[in-house]
Amino acid sequence: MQVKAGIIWITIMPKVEKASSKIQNLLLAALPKSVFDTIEPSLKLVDLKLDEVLWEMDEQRKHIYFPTSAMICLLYETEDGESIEVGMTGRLGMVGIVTFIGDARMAKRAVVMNPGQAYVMKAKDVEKFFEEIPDFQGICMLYTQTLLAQISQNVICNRLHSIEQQLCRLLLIINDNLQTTTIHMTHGRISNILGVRRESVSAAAAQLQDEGLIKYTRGKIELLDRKGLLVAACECYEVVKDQYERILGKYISQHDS
Amino acid sequence: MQVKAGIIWITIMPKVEKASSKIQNLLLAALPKSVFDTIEPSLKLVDLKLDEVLWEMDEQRKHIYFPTSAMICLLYETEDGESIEVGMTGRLGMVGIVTFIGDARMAKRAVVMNPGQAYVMKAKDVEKFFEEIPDFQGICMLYTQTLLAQISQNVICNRLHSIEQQLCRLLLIINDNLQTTTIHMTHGRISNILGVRRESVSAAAAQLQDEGLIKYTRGKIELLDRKGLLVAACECYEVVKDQYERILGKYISQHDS
DNA sequence: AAGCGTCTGTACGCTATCGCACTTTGAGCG
DNA sequence: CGCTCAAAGTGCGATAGCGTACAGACGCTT
Repeated sequence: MQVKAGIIWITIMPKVEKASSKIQNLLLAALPKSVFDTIEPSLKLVDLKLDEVLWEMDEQRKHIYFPTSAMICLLYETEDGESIEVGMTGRLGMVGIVTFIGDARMAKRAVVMNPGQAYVMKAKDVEKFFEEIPDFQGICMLYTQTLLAQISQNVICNRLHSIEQQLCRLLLIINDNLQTTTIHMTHGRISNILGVRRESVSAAAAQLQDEGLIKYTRGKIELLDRKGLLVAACECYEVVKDQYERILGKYISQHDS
Repeated sequence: MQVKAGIIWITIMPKVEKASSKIQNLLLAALPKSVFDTIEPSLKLVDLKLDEVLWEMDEQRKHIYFPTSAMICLLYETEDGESIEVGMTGRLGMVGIVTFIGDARMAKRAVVMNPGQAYVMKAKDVEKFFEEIPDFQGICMLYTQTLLAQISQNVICNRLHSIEQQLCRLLLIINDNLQTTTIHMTHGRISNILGVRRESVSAAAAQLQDEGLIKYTRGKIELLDRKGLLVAACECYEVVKDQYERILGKYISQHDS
């Protein structure tokens, strides 16, 4: 059975045999096994270090990344050096969509916010598979839509929600991508992501700790009460998650997500 | 000569004969005349009224729009009814990219913020041309990249810049799309777009009027000093504009832009 | 065990923006 | 010509977040 995704007919369905669930990146795992086997030789698992820059602003993209255990942050910068996260992704997504949707350059940087591993694919291979394998193209395009939804929601979130709400949301997103309740990240680092002062993050974190939702020491945050965090977070978390699941959920087996 | 745009080879170049410059939508005008002639029968010029909703949230898209004199605002809404613009477009762009990049649904509304005309194309035709005409696909994808840049910049802008700066930016964008220095819009309407109080917009507008940059009466804003507005606006305006011109500029004749 | 650098806590004044309430103004219409 | 209602002006207290400065605490290194 074929499913319509935009103009792209893709044949991936929940019942179809999937790429091994050992493939920790959900987009890759969502590909039918035969497709994954085809692209597999072009994938290389690499280690990404904290603060490693996958690309600088306006640089021509040479690779796309499918994180497995790493998390990557898309940062926009202002003229006076402030930078803010506009989107982030880990095992639920991919990095480098402008490689196939546009001219492969964009005014932002992709920075590793949590060290780990990712599958890398060369831009040349991306182009080839994109043309030849509709399933691959389909998953990439659907992910693009979820990214668009994520960034759009960030516009609202930055305008309307408190730092505490945004912090909760951030922790939940990281939790989803890393699948661990221990997050190694300092308040200062978080403040760079949210685009606020370090002290504001400390204050919000202290509040959450008082409420028993998290516990933290120097650069290490322990999530104690996920449900409580969901309540304390703004709706943005759920909105983006729901969109993701509506768009990509049917291609991703339940036990993986 | 062919130009590489992402993975898509498109043959549109500045010297190639363009669709008539009477086509007031720049994306359509950027298409080679032969391509425009092909899709022209599928385009219908319609009037769009103020506050007309092109689609509601999560509704399946039936059409895409290429505005000529209308301006359309992409609105995200919160649970408690607040709505904020995440992107906007007029003769420089198109509305409805999710029709071809995803499953044609998205959690936002497209609302006419300035009455006028637009070319409409049925989703079915969009799909057909998207598959059959690489030039059409290319322009659509490149515009998608500029939209992504615009929305991303809005994330920063909402976090870092003052209401006055954002107001200037908004006026400049509208000016670009409408090609008139008279903007029919009340403070209240602007406040809904920026996601702030009406009083805050009034205060910022009064400030700009004192500085001699604009002049306004009930629901009518006159731009007096475009250069002054550029200085008073945040960098976001120029950043997005530069991206647009870098990505799409070479397909659009100078005298049109 | 001491030292040092990084991370976190605290404090204080400042500003932008909010929320609300109320007034004034002006354009269009009968 | 005056009425009416929406648009814009004004005022004021509340508050979230900023900028800055400094102090304390933890953990790694030597």
